[in-house]
Amino acid sequence: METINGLKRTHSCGTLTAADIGKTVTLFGWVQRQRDLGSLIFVDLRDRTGIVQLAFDENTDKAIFDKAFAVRSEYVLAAVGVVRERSSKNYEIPTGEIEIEVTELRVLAKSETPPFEIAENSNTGELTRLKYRYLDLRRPDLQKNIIFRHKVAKVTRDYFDENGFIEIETPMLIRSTPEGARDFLVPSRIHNGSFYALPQSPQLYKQLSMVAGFDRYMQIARCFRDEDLRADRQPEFTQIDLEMSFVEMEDVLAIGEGYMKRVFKDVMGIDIPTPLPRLTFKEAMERYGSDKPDTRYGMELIDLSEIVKNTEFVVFKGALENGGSVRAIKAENAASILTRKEIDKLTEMAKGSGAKGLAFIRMTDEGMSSSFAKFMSEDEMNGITEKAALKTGDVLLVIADTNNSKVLSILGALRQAVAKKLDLIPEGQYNLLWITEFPFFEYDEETGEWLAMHHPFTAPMDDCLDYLETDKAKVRAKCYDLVLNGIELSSGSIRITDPALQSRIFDLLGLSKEEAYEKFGYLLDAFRYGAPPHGGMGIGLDRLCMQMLGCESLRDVVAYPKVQNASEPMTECPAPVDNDQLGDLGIAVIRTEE
RNA sequence: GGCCCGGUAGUUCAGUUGGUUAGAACGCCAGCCUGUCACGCUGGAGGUCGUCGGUUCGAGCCCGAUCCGGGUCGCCA
Repeated sequence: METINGLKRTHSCGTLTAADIGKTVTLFGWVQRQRDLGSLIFVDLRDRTGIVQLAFDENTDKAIFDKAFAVRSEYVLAAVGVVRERSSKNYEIPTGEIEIEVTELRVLAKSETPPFEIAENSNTGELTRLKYRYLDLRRPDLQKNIIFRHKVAKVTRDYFDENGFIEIETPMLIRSTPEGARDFLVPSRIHNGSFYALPQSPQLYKQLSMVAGFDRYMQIARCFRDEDLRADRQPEFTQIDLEMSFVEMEDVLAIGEGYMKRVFKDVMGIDIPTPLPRLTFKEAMERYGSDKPDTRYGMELIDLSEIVKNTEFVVFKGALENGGSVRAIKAENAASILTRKEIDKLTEMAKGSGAKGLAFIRMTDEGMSSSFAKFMSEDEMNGITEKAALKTGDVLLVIADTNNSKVLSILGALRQAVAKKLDLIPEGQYNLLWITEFPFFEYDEETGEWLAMHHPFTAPMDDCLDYLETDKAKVRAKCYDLVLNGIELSSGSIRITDPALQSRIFDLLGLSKEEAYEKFGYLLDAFRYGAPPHGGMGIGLDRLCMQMLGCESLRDVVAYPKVQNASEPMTECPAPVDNDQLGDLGIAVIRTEE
């Protein structure tokens, strides 16, 4: 191996063009491939800007030629040489018109044969790639994603800076608030038996920063939640966190929209029309069966309750008599794809989401076939056909349940599954929308209690204040989500700053004064000293990048992600620690027997 | 924790009804080759068929358990 001593890079591999012909250049990079033609050797040298060809001729310089002969994939090279025109050009690649006639070659590092080829569009299994993530990250597609993410972060800081926001770092070691998601705990050495928690979000600190008078705060903040993973959920993730004083909901939405417009324009050159569309939570649920609807395709929910209200069909009848509903989605021209077998699969899926069953109508060339027509009157079937405007080739999927919100959410899930199956989702389209007027409370069927749907500092809407105590189901919150292509990108709210209202809310949530003080005393104290009206939001940076790039998984935009069991294959964490370390912390681990 | 899918060479995969020595491509190693760029040609090495157990004369294939990965439901105020 040789040293870099005395060499300075003059150019990057991928940026050289015919305009550089005749220049002497010094390049560093990795060997993509070596092609040995006998007395002629070509080496493709790669850095993060691209690839350039190095040329070696046995008859020009035997010593350098021999060195190039021994070069293997992923060796790290320094090459000094002259840019020259190729005698046979390759117009497939940006640097294909030129090559480097190498006059000095140094092997800065050798490489073992990598476990997979460093190439774009690798189809190597993800686990292998994650185990060697440093090699995976060498691949151009991942490099592109990580650099893209850097650009998003850069634009983010620029935008909020230009709009008067101050970036403040809030602590990573904070007090645990055992509500909502599970906290990651960090044991204290100095206070044995006591624990810090890693923040699920900087929520309380950013509100305190408003009390402190910073007026507009933002932070690209790492957040932690000890819950099970999904393709769009990692235990640690990055949030573009912001909070604004002296504002109402409209002001926060305006800043959020402005940000979206800016980031899409600056990073991708895409114009997002503003103002963004808005749906209330209720509308979103009734039309799409989801509070994060993908509006890139239609297939909106159809309410059949009115049409079948007098039916004798026990399933529909039972649902309607007990306060539920009968609703459907229509898959147009899908009869050939949604066969009985496919519908069986969808039925299983629906059952997985809590459905009791799935009724259907298929309009085939041979006429109508339906799982429930025999229980219905002709009028009722005609009514359904008319209401849903069923044509030949259409398939209607019907869900009935005594629980109306269950009907909606099951159909929402079906709508997505069917759209995917029928390939209805357009690529390269970015549908952003706000969901507003979320319910303030959520009814827990198991305990029969009303719980806060959001954190307890979320303000109720002004027109709901009169029936906070009397009609909880009707209370809506000053709460807003930003949805992009069916993914919840962002969530925010206007906060409660009136101490009287705050204690009223704690009462309603069954939090005694003592409990509330025990948990959030510092915030309540702070609010006694002049809290400006404020509100904010947190935008998922990982999810934003994932959507913008059209990736299937967060793992494609996170440099060092965790896998489904929340471990990291490369470093094999989490891992046990030795007893000395535990002793310092005053911790004993209980090992459960098999 | 539930459900679905997957695990065979370094990588991606094939492997018939359970039947001889488990194959291919790429990669790797060696040789030849002066314009390649997925170079070409010739030859070679490389396998605990995830693991354990069972059925069988015989298991990559069948059965059970288990581990690992992916997706999803629960969960994610």
